Amino acid sequence: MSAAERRVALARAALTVVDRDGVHAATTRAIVAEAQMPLGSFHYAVPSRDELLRDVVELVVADEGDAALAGLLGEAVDPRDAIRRTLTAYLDHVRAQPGREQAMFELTQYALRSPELDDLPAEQYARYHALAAEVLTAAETHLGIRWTVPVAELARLVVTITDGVTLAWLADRDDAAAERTIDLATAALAPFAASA
Amino acid sequence: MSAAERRVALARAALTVVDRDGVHAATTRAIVAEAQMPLGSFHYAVPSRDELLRDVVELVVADEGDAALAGLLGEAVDPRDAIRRTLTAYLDHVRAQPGREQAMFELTQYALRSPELDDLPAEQYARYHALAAEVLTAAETHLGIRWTVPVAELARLVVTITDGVTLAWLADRDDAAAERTIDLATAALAPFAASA
DNA sequence: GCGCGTCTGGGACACTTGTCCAACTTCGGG
DNA sequence: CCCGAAGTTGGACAAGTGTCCCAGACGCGC
Repeated sequence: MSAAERRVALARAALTVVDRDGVHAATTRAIVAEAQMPLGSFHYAVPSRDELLRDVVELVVADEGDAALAGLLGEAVDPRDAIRRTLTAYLDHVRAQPGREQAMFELTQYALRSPELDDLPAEQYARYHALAAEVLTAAETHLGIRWTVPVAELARLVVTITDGVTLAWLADRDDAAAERTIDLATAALAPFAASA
Repeated sequence: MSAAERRVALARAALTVVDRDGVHAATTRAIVAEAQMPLGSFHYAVPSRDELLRDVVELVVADEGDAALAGLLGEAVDPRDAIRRTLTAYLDHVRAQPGREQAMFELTQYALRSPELDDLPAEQYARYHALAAEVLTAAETHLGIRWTVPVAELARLVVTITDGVTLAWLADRDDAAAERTIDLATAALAPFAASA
């Protein structure tokens, strides 16, 4: 097994640990235990723990992107329906993997505090915003509408809402309240769609 | 100095440390150093570190409440203006004390991972939602309007938006983008206000 | 003055952490 | 066959952690 293979295996194991027990529990020993490797392998495959966490963040962002794009089901023709379905699909994703979603936030904030990783969050959110913009643009052609405000700005608002909904749900696990918030957000966003 | 006084002093010192260096840096030694106490005083004043963090969370929530209510300036008569002013006031608060705001998120997520504190976040967010509802209701009488959707639901959406805006700004520190998001959110929320 | 409960604080304990190292195995090309 | 590079691994280290303890100081009612 090459050093490069070990590195990606360790990153995956680290994500599993962070998902299950949080960032503060992702010690080198916990990670190698999850990957079923001896401790010595760690610093042979990766220079430092922070370096590995950088890989983990990129792993999370990639996964998040897949989930977001997968939620785009073209069943709805009504823009209102499309918005609600997409937001609900995201909420379902959060409820299915709460640890993963929390890990995302923990990693972002850990990175912000670490001098060697504090450039990551900006990149991470740029990726999210670009992703949301992509989905919104796809929705334009797909639904035969156009957004009456710049897609980039709307994308940021959408990410704002998904982040906020996720945070509140993680805190109180109130499914019904989260769904009502999504309904309300849908009603608030729908007016930005005009028929092309 | 009584044990109770020591405890609140330690909570304040802990918040200072979390604000400056993050939750993971808030060790017992760092906290007593900030409070200028000997290490032995710590476990005389408070049973455990987690117990103190519980105090810190309540401290943060209280501070947050003061900030939210302080932002409610009755200059605007237009509901649209009132919404934008309030959201902008919150953003200003975040920009003035970014560490404090990040500490809030870090504490919430730390609490979620800790078996002895995992009841805190629900309470914390219930307080936020109640606070937002309070502000919204005050706005009704103050502006002579009424909200066309239940205040409790609108309150949750408002907290969702402030949380989301804060997270994104902490990540990329893009002032202009955050303000555009607030403008857009204002446009999205304004239609929920009807003249009473 | 005295005794006792409250407070003080320095030191220690057991444990975990990230990182490193030196010895060991494996294996492909000359 | 052999040798050197790549891979492997158990153990060690220094630093840092939460928590505890005990000898002492203080202050106040009797």
